[in-house]
Amino acid sequence: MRVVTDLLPHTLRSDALDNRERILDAARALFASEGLNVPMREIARHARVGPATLYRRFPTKQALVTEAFTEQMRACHTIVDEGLADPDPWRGFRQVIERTCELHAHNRGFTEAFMSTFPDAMDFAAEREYTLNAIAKLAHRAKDTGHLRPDFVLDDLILMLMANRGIHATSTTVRVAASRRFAALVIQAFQTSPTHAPLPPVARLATAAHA
Amino acid sequence: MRVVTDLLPHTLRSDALDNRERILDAARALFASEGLNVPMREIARHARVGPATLYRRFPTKQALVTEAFTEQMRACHTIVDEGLADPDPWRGFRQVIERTCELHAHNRGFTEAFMSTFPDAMDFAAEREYTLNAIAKLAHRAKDTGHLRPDFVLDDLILMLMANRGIHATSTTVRVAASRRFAALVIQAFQTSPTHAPLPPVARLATAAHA
DNA sequence: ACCCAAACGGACGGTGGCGTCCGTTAGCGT
DNA sequence: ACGCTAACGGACGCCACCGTCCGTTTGGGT
Repeated sequence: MRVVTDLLPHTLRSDALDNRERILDAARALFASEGLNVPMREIARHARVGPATLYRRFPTKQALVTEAFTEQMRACHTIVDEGLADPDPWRGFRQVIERTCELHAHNRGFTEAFMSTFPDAMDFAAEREYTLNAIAKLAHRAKDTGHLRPDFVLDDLILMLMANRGIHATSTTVRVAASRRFAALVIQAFQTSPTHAPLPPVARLATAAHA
Repeated sequence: MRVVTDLLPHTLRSDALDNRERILDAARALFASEGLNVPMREIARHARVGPATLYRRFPTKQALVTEAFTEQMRACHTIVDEGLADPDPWRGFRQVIERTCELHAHNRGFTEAFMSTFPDAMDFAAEREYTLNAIAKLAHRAKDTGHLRPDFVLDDLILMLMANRGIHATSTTVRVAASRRFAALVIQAFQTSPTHAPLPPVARLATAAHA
């Protein structure tokens, strides 16, 4: 029995390739502004493509989402890497928060994709893991400088990300502005303070981040 | 022409009244655990009632939601009143935040109903207004004590509420725990601090709180 | 220039939620 | 005990979205 991949050509015809790009563009635009719940057909329409073509290129919405957001995943990657590279860990930490919040505020759909394990078994799991590990390391260093409160845990960051996605607004600009202020407040909360009363116990969200 | 209300009997038959209660119970339970997006028929099924009966009592989902959440609205009311009554405004303010977060964490649907103007023209608008005004007054007093940061604005509280609703979790207990910790962090952020860097400009969310 | 497989998209059947109609049941006043 | 009518709920038609089939078009190799 021949395997399926044997039957599929490894190079797309020019028109097919063109359509693929248009589909991805449409998907990115719609995911960003409307979230992941846009109907597949809506994406197809925006891409000036029939439904069948869309399904031919991306058999499942998963596949489309994954492909559409690789760029943003890379951006996430870059953000934490740069934060990690900063000689001042506390400043790096703050910037990671600020830039991550902004990234998510710009992209409604990306947040959904990143936060939830999605339907299930999102392909971002590995990336997500890498990112969180990097942040954990950064947080450790930031604690050593005495700027990050000692009782901070990684789940607090997830908590913050979940909270950030709760910020809806009609226009992107408003949402981004709100997100920026939110990030500033969060940083304030994470900062070591002479008056920090003990925090309530952590809730283990790391794996329970369902949508 | 006789008005509709003339034709409707002002007293329900006993079985009708019974069904009405069962519908409300089912609605409250489902709204709390699943959010407002539960299908009407699902509510009907849980109430052991035909769809027609549900629609007869509550012609629109709006009506059902409004009726189902009057209790919680009263709770909200009580929370801010008690906060306002506290001789220590800052403690009152903190408790309003804590208790509000907890209330919302317990009730997925209530948050949606309260935050968004919903489809449009939710009947809670008036209550919402009252609540926000009360909190504004409380915040003013808390600032006077020097505990609440001077650059706090009411939109920050809305921001916090929106953020709180972003906290999803499979189980209620986890969500409540997370929400509690979140509230504590938020209070930390709102507290006057020797190190408070100026916050980014506010985003006017008050009216743009769409779902 | 020709051909054929890759690629296309309109059209189809299936599912699930919606709101309403109407024939049947049963509360309650006499 | 009876009858009238409020109240019931199964069943209907509607619409949106889903994923696939299949007859037609077209890129690109010979």
